[in-house]
Amino acid sequence: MSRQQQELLSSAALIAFRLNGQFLAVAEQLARPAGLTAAWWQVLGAVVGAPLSVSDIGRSMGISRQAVQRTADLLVDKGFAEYHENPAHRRAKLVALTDAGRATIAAISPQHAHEAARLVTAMGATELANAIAAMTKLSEVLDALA
Amino acid sequence: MSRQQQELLSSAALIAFRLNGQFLAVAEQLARPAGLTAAWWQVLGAVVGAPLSVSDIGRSMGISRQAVQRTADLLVDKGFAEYHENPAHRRAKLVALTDAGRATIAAISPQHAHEAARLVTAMGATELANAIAAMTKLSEVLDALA
DNA sequence: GCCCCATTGACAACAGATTGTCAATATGAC
DNA sequence: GTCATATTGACAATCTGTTGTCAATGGGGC
Repeated sequence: MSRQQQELLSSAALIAFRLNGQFLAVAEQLARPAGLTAAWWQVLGAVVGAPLSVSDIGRSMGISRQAVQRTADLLVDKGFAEYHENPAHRRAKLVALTDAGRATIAAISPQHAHEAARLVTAMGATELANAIAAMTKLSEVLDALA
Repeated sequence: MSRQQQELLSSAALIAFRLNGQFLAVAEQLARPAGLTAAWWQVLGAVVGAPLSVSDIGRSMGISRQAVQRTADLLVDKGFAEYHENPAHRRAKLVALTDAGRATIAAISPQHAHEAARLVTAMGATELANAIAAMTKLSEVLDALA
């Protein structure tokens, strides 16, 4: 019994690691022509809707604020983003897109749409949505266990 | 339409990244008391059944052979694994568990079983198995698209 | 108003993974 | 058998993420 449960946990972890690598590769391939890396795109994408602090971005993506901080500093350095004053917190400046950043995100969009269409065609929109729901549920359960 | 498809791809990628981090944290926590890291445990676990070459391990886990190589060298250095001659290929030595490696894997087993039981209890064996199946399907589709 | 505590940014050390390159070693076509 | 090709290990550079520590900031209990 516990042997089978161990296998479930191990299988889930291994397939999660593999999916991570695969999506990373897809993102890398989409972002590169625009001069971004996958990590840069991810952080820029997080502030498309509204500026967020570095810590907010980290929390929303489940990664450490330090990792986001380094990427954000690079993005500001490259001109894709800029820090805005945060009325709610003097230290926690807000990461906001520059026009260049917005244009870069927009430049990726066609290929992003194309790749998304390929995935949906190959897997089916419903099955893909179900997979995302299952993964989200799993993530929530793991969060509750931690 | 393509906007929604883009959202599907982005959501799938983001939740995959998050699951990666969560399972990594679980593995890290399980492996640490035994003196292993998550990556070491993963490589050791890959050769529990039979010795494999570094490249084989990389392929089976979907990561680069160089990453496995460094971990394998460390494992051999620490005494958890050893290189065996490979009759089929003089350069591609086989990574095999030492007794110490086998004992270490065994030492993690109780906690591994306990954590697995917690996950199964919280999510349900069927739903977990379904999630794994959905993720596996997604991974296969991504593989076919690449 | 003051102090304790959590959050935040800055900095540093380190782990894990990738890419690229080169030489050594199979493998297969001929 | 020979040669082109693919696989493999070794080495190096780089990227992304982690943890840990410290000081600055903000918020809540008193």
